[in-house]
Amino acid sequence: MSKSKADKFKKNDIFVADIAKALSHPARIRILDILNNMNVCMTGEIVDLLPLSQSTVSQHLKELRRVGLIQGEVEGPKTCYCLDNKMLAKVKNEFNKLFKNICNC
Amino acid sequence: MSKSKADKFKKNDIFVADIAKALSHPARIRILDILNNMNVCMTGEIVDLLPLSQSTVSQHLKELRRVGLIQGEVEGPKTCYCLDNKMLAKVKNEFNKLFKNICNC
DNA sequence: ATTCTTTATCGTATATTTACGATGAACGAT
DNA sequence: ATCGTTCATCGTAAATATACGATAAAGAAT
Repeated sequence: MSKSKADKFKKNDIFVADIAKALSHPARIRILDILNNMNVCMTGEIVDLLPLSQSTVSQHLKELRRVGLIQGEVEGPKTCYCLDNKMLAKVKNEFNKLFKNICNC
Repeated sequence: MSKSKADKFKKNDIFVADIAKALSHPARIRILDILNNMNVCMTGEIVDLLPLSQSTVSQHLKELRRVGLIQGEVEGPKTCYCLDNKMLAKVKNEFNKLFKNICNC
């Protein structure tokens, strides 16, 4: 037998899976797209563009923040969100590697 | 107001999110990597390489099959799995587009 | 024919995700 | 100081995901 069952998963696999989890809801894909188009956005603007309640959208924003794909900055009573390009570059690179490895085409 | 809350999400966003969901567990990332390295694989071989029970691995394989990333072919009492390169090409392309759009780097 | 091997599925328990309304904290405006 | 706005968080319900052992089906081997 090649490996013990007790082995944990590889750190990089866990990272990729975690990012994928953050991308695993259409609302969050949409939010990334919105932030890309608008450059920066208040929470309320994003809420207006999504078919979800304010609290639900806030949760989705939290998930994207958790993995570092977006940043939120408090501006008075509002919060201003934007993409984190450094993290996006890293993620882009990881997914490129994944598909480059896996897909021979 | 720009859009009705009743709007559904875009078909493409749903597709990308669904693929991301399939990629959102390290075991499934690992399985894709294993299939890439071994070219084809019986279920049992994959089970031996993962720190999970046979039934759990079978579930993960089912999820990857659900979205079409892998194919399973019954060979007698065994099942032979391999990557679906056509689907991988499509997915690779979609994720490339996503990050190309989003990430200006 | 019976037994062994392989693997999907069932049953089930637990954890996580998703959704919403209500609340509270922070700030601006009056 | 009070009121309105904005948004994160809390509480909670329902759905989905994850994990395992047990079982069943399908074939191979004896």
